[in-house]
Amino acid sequence: MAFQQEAVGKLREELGRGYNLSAKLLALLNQPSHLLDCRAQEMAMAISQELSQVFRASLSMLKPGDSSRVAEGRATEPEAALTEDSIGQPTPAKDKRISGDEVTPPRIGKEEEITAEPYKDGYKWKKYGQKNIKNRKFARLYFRCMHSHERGCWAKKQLQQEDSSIGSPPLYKVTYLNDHTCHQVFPIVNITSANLPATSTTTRNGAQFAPACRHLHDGGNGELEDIIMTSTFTTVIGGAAYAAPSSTPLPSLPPMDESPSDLASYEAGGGQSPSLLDLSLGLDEAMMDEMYFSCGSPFPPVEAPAAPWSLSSLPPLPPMEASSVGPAAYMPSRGGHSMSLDAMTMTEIFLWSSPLFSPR
DNA sequence: GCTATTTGACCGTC
DNA sequence: GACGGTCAAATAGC
Repeated sequence: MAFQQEAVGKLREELGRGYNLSAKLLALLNQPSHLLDCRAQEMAMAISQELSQVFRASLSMLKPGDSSRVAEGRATEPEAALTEDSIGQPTPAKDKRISGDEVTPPRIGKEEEITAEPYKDGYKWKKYGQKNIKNRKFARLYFRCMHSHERGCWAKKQLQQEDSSIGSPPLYKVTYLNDHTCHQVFPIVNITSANLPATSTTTRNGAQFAPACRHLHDGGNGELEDIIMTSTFTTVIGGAAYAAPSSTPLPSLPPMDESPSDLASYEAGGGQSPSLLDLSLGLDEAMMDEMYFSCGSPFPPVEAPAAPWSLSSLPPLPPMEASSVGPAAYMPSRGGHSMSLDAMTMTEIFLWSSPLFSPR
């Protein structure tokens, strides 16, 4: 029990970091468009990238069976290692054959699946080896991410055709090692209700997605899981349960400049619970209670300063204590230069600015 | 000529 | 020493 509390504490810490970053990003994006020069855009991208790392690290902490990583503190994903409080810390180098500045990250995030289409996972892979395995009819193929060198992405994949799959269709056991760290900046795309499709699909993670997202994924970018990740954590941070049942079409998102009342009506229309956290993370009841207590509304709304401004001039953020203010207090209020950070705002921000949705 | 793939050799682990 | 994973030179394809 104390272990779980510690785990939740670590998760809160990570989410709090994301909260602070979101405030900076929000302030940046709140500038008049003519003030958004290249430097500001680069800054926004940098913040956005770090936010994506926060979310990934947080998600990895929430993966069932990975509680040990939670207890150890920040997830040990390579991309999570490049955070401000980890700079300067030694990076484990296990592979002695790699010399110079290159190091090998710890083996993490091993994931297996059986599929008939092992090459359609949304990423570009480069084959670097093939090996005949004892007692196997088919050779095992070894792939690494196409961007392993230029972007230092350590994602790998092993492909093993099942012995029992002789004939049609052949089945392959795909083993993924390490997470992709090769996300890059994506051209700004405003995803609105107009291009959200009416039906959903299921990923290998079991989460529900819409085809409009899937086409991005199948296009070789792997954004699909990023989108659901973003949705999940905007839900957590915003304190609103923004998730539709698997059989329910995705509702329309209100436009950026529309009244926030649309969100309330949307939620009243059945889009509330169970949240994605409930559906996909498999946390036990006590953990979920703790999560909702901690994350349901732990963060007061973020107020962006009026432009012009600089990151260093941002006002200090309020303390991250559990607030008695309910989710209703996080409804959007977008008048003038001040607006609240709510789930919808976060979703909109990340849908068009996050490097999570970038081609590789 | 450039890039991607193949494949034998090498290395670490058990 | 067997085995699995990786490297890197050779080869193929464009």
